[in-house]
Amino acid sequence: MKLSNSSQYAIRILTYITIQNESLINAFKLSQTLQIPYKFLTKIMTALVKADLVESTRGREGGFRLKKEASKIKVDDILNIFNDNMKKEECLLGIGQCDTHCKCALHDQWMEPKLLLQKMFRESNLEAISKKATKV
Amino acid sequence: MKLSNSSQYAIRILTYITIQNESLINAFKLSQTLQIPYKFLTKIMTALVKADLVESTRGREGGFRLKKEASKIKVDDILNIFNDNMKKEECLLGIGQCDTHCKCALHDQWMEPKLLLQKMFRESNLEAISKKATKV
DNA sequence: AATTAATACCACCTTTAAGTAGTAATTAAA
DNA sequence: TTTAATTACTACTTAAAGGTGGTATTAATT
Repeated sequence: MKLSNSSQYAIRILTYITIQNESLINAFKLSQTLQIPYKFLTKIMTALVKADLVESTRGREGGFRLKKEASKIKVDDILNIFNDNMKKEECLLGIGQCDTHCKCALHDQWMEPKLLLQKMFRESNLEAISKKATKV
Repeated sequence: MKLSNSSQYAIRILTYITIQNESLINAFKLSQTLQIPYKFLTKIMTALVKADLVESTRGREGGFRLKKEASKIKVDDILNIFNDNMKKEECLLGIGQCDTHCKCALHDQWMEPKLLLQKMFRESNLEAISKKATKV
């Protein structure tokens, strides 16, 4: 029951970029301050650029910035990139579809926390969460 | 955000054993009815036996049965075996300890679903959940 | 006593996530 | 125009999860 390293890193990266609010931040700086292996970080940045959450400037003095307003980027958008989000009807025990008519042993108990998690991921945006963080 | 295959399988296996309530069920039967690869299932059974949730009888006519009352086996006990449970202060974003004084960007939003999940895992027992299941 | 049907054990193979290495392409500054 | 600093791309390596194979051990049945 946890997020993948890629998702964790990506959320931290985007939070930090939001907080800094500089015109451009480069990969070396991000890697240093967030303590994420440089080469792995650049791989994640490429994914964020491809997903249109971030835009990059190449060459000397280049770097990264958000491509949309921070308030428009949801945590769910980030998780989607790494296939780490909560799928609608997916069964917690991995037995195909799970609904009121065909319930796995944990279906009932799972409903409430699952809905809260979905809500959390879909409604939390970068602007809001970056204000709350006291560490990145 | 999901359980490991081992945890999923283990919960299903134990639920099925609880529902059947036979004196002994063997690995072949479990593998067939639950559609779990035989060799992988036997590996999981060994873990369940070592964790004292299940006891085995070897030799011809042998098999498995619960070692305690179903009401005494919590979902959390099962997840613990496969290191798949929710650790107390573990940060959702993987930045060490997370508490009210040192908060990651998702700390506040994570508290409520996290508590519900912990409650669900700690309070759900095999007897209760096996009654609710309409599939295994 | 031999056979058969079961679990236990150990080592291996496969797939996916995580992380690393090197080089090409780009652009600002010297 | 050269150099330095940056992202982009491709391929590889490592670690962990998921899964398989073969044999030893056990115990009831024949």
